[in-house]
Amino acid sequence: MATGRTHRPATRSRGIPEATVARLPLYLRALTALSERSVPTVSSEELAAAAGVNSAKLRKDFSYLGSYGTRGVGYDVEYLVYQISRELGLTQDWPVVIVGIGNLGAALANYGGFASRGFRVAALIDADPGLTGKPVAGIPVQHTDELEKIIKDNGVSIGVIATPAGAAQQVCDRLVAAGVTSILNFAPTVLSVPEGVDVRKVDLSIELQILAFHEQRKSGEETPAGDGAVPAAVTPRDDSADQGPDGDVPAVMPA
Amino acid sequence: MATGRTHRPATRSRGIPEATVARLPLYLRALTALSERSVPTVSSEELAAAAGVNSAKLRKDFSYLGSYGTRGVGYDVEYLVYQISRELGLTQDWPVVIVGIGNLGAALANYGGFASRGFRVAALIDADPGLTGKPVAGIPVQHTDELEKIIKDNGVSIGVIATPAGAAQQVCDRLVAAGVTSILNFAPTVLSVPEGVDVRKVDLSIELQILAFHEQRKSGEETPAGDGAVPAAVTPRDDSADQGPDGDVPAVMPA
DNA sequence: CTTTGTGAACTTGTTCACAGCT
DNA sequence: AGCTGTGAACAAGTTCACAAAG
Repeated sequence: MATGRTHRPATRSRGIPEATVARLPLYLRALTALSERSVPTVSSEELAAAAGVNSAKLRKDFSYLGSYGTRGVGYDVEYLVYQISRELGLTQDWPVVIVGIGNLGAALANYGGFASRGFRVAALIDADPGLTGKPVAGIPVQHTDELEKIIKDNGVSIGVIATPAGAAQQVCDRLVAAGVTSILNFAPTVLSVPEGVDVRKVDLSIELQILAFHEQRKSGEETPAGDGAVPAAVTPRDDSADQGPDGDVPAVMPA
Repeated sequence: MATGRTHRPATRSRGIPEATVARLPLYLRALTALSERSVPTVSSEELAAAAGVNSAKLRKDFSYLGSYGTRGVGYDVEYLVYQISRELGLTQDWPVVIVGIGNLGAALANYGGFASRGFRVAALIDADPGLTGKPVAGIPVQHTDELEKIIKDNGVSIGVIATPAGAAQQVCDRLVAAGVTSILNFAPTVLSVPEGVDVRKVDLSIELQILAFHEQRKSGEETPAGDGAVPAAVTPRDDSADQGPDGDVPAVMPA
């Protein structure tokens, strides 16, 4: 169904690369820390170290924003904080709703980094009537029935989904229908959304699996089944006394 | 201390591309769902749709694992589940410790995706003596003093940090000193680790800021108002694409 | 026929290294 | 002198398009 080509809504305007956009918040955090210590200027080398990237990359990233540094000196901290904030759209207020107030939803509601960066928790929503009215992080939980009204009344355009996987798509559909155009999804599901709606996902189990992959590799170099010959030696190791989730072993491979 | 820089794990053993590794868990999830429905085979087109990627990319990804498909037919679901699991190292048991049992830590402890994929929560650790002994997700919280002993007794190599930002580096140092070599960091801090230790971070506020950036841009570009009919084109799209070598992904933080 | 597997073209991202400003 | 800003070289990732296999 990939009828449409890479119809990236993208950025043809000033075209800041996606990889750069993803690092701006990192720089912003480092700069904010410097700002709080009243450091007036910082060099690309110092700031890069604080943000955990290399200085050439940082300078290249900043070059997409404009020439905000001073040669021989460095960058003005306050000025750069402002420029990056503006670029990220953090100088305006973003009302956000969190749907699904379990442990994770509660953790998100309590997250301090929210308010401090232009994001405001406009409402907490959960399908459990038992939760309705109970305050979490000082905000009373509202019932899912109110979802559409809440979105519209507050002009919410960003929604956070922290529901179980089974409810995620349905919640997503309702959020989108009500006007939400950016979604942060914590449920382990691939969401389908209409064109124009942005979805980012945060998936704990995927992160762990990636770590496991690298961890496995640390314990010994292995030649991954070469090509050509059929790796009859699939050698299923049964060290795992643990029974897998779906626990099943391999079906034999085809021809 | 004197920890070296945090440069790339650099274990680029000329193997599977990092971008591919990051997608394997996604394929695995889709395949598991098919497996539960007893679907015997699947084409790259179908599986790609379920995983939210395009089929050429999926085939290329699988080609790094070997030739596990059958032309004209597709892939054997069970066989592929096994191969990917093995590649990711999920056929073995990974004991994990979670440090910092606030709302987020509790959410992680309760998260089903952990246990269901070869990951076993070996211990919950928190610095608050008031929490010690209290069960969370059926597991009694242990005090930070026991950290080193817990790591060693359980042979833990993966640690999850869900503490406040201020405590993260210290906890990280202790985990590493005790033998942990992979860390999933939820605290909004850049961690310094010695060479050979892998860190992935999940940062909620960074994800929100990236969404805000794109959201801000949407006001400018106007979608050519549909003609009459509602755009039924519910195209699944994927965008989150930021897999840095050091793992720069998203982000979340506790209270 | 159908669908995989893959070289080759293309796009995006990173690093180098140095010209040019202060 | 010191440090930014950036073209050019390099590397990684994605998509195309088609030959080969069943």
